[in-house]
Amino acid sequence: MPKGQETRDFIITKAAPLFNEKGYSGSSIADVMLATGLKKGGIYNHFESKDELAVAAFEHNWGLLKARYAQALHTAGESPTAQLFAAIDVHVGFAEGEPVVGGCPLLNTAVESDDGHPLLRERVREAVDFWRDLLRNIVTRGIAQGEFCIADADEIATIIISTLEGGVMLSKLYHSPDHLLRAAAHLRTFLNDKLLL
Amino acid sequence: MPKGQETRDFIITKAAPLFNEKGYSGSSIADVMLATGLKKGGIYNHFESKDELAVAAFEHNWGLLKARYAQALHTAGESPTAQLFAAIDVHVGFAEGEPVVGGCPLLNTAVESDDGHPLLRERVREAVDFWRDLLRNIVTRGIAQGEFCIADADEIATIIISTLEGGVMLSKLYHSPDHLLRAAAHLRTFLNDKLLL
Amino acid sequence: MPKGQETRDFIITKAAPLFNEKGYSGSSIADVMLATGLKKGGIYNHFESKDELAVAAFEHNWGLLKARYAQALHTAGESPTAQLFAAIDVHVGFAEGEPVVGGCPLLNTAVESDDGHPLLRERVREAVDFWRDLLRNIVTRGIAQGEFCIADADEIATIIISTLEGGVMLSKLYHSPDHLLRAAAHLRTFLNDKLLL
Amino acid sequence: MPKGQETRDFIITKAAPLFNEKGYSGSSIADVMLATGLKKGGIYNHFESKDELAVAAFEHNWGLLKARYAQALHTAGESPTAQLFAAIDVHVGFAEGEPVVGGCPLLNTAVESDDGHPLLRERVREAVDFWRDLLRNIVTRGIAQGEFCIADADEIATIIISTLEGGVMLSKLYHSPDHLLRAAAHLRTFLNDKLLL
DNA sequence: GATGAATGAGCCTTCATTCAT
DNA sequence: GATGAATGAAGGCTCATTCAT
Repeated sequence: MPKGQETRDFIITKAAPLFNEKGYSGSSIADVMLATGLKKGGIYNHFESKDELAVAAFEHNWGLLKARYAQALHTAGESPTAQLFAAIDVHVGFAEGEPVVGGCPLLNTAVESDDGHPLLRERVREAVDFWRDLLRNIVTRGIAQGEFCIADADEIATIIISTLEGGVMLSKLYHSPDHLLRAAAHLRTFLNDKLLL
Repeated sequence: MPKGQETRDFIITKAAPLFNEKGYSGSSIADVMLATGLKKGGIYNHFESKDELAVAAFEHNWGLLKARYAQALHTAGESPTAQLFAAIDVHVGFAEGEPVVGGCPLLNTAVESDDGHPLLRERVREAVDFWRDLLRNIVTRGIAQGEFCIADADEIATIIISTLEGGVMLSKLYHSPDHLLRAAAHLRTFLNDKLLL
Repeated sequence: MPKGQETRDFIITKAAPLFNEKGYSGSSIADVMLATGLKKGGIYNHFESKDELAVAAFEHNWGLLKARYAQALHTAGESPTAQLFAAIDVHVGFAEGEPVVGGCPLLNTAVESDDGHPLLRERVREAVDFWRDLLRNIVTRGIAQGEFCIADADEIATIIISTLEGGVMLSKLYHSPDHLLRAAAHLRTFLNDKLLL
Repeated sequence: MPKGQETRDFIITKAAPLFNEKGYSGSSIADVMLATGLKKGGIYNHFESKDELAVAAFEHNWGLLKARYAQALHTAGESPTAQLFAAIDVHVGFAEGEPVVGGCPLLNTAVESDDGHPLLRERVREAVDFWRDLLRNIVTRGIAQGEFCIADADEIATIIISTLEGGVMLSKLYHSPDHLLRAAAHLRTFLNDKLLL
């Protein structure tokens, strides 16, 4: 791997949690300089603009989350039930700063970008689309395999995502994992009652 | 008669949706100047700092939401069941920019402030505390009056708030009320199944 | 005395030490508001501009100093020797914040105004002219009355003023009366040796 | 080669007389922009704050003065008497804008900073300490070498500094070197009479 | 005579960005 | 590929001043 790519990745690695914690408007290139030890020119060598860096940082954070999902699904094995529960557990990590400090990048970036940053908003949308697809597919497969009863997979995805993200918001606000844990527990009960056969 | 108070209120009225849409860091005093037609000094005559204005704007938005809750509860009458459903319906309005454009100020402000703006965060916390109290009280009263079965009122509040706020996030992200409507529908079913006798 | 004049005097009384301590550029109308409890309009009712107020404040401080001189000379009686020594003693008071906090207004205002505030500079010059006159007159009278030997009265005045003002500067800088006391002692010895018969 | 250092020095060179003439409060970054031809950012690339620039400017002015002292002492040779008289002569230059326009930076900065700018005040104090040391050392050496009679060296330093600085104030106020020249002449006579054997 | 409200210019400082080296 | 130096615009805030009430 060429040196340039390495530096670029290094910058992203440092900028990603920063943007996740302080937001796009709240983070400055000076913050990134501090976090990386690089000078302005060094950063602009790898990114054309703060926007490009912000997008890359978001993609990095989202990549970390996606990796957790992949790993969770893999560990869960073939069972849609196990997979669905594993997927929920991944999100609970945000209460402990995992896999990235500052809470869920989807929530953070969605809330900041939905009224004025189309570029970032588009990326968040793609990420949430991916997440919804992932959940929908598990549900659809669960139904097909006779593990789940008939249900609207998209609706289930909405419910899971809504409940988890709202739970993240509360847990971050109160600096306590309790709310997120309750939200996850609620989801498990809900799925047990309404989806599992 | 107090012209000063009128101007102060006028500024707040204009700044409140602005801050709700663009966030604290994303909004500048220049934006407020544009929105109000006042000059910098005219604004600083009424607010000591951007912080003070931001807090006032948040309180204004939260006041609008609180008023909706009061009205909804009043319209719902005495029944805890009716009140709980009415409370949920209030939040659905955010999908249509009601009672303030830019989505739920609690969600927006919580997400922006939880990693670095203690002043605002404190205010959001107080507001969410109020909301949780309101929901808890309805649940507690429902149990006492024999309308609800035994349940952890605080847990119910967490579930309702999480689901709604996550739904607002999704609906804002997709510019569509669907997700929020689904989240609300889910809550109604959940409450019917698990809380109502 | 009309109410207006009273208020004007009150403002001056409060502004005078403020300007003496913080200087013309370093003091703001807001400072004067704070010191007086009046609002902007209340101050501008009595002074057309900050300049006018600054001049009035300087004149007030200078008036306090002049009064000390008058009193000292009066107490000293007719003897030019006693008068000269009394005049020196007056200035020593500045080490203790007397008759105005912030040091000698002549020194302060001269140093700030000599490179850019002609209005104030003119006033300081008049004040120092007065002081020089006072000293010269004592010397001249002392010579005429045979108490002093022949000397250049203007030169004597320059030496006294220079030494005292430099002493004030040092004592203010070191927050200690020592330097000013030494300067005054030096002047007394000098006069005893060189002027007194 | 270090362009940055050059620019920094250039800024200081231009800002130093400006601050000496108009004072810290009386000088603005805009003034420095005008004096240097640089833009705001260009200045802030080299100084973290106006304070830092002000301190640098003071140190520059003080450096010029110190250099004059060094040169004067060197030219004067070994004799304490010659050195003492040379040191006095250095200060007389301020009447002609030498080595820096705007008068003595020690006097100017002391008078402005003693009631509210601790950072600058500290620097002035160090500078005056240096000057006092220099004078004290000459006196002490003069006594040791039998050129001077027994005397309190610190007292002599106070008298010399007070008289010169007061003289500078008067000469600046009257835009005439006369007062400072008289003050210096007085010092020479005083030293001849009281110190020299 | 005093206030409160408004202004326009200015304050110090930071912003994202560019580019010669 | 990284730096250091520069910029123009914008940041939040304070200034002295005016004037209707």
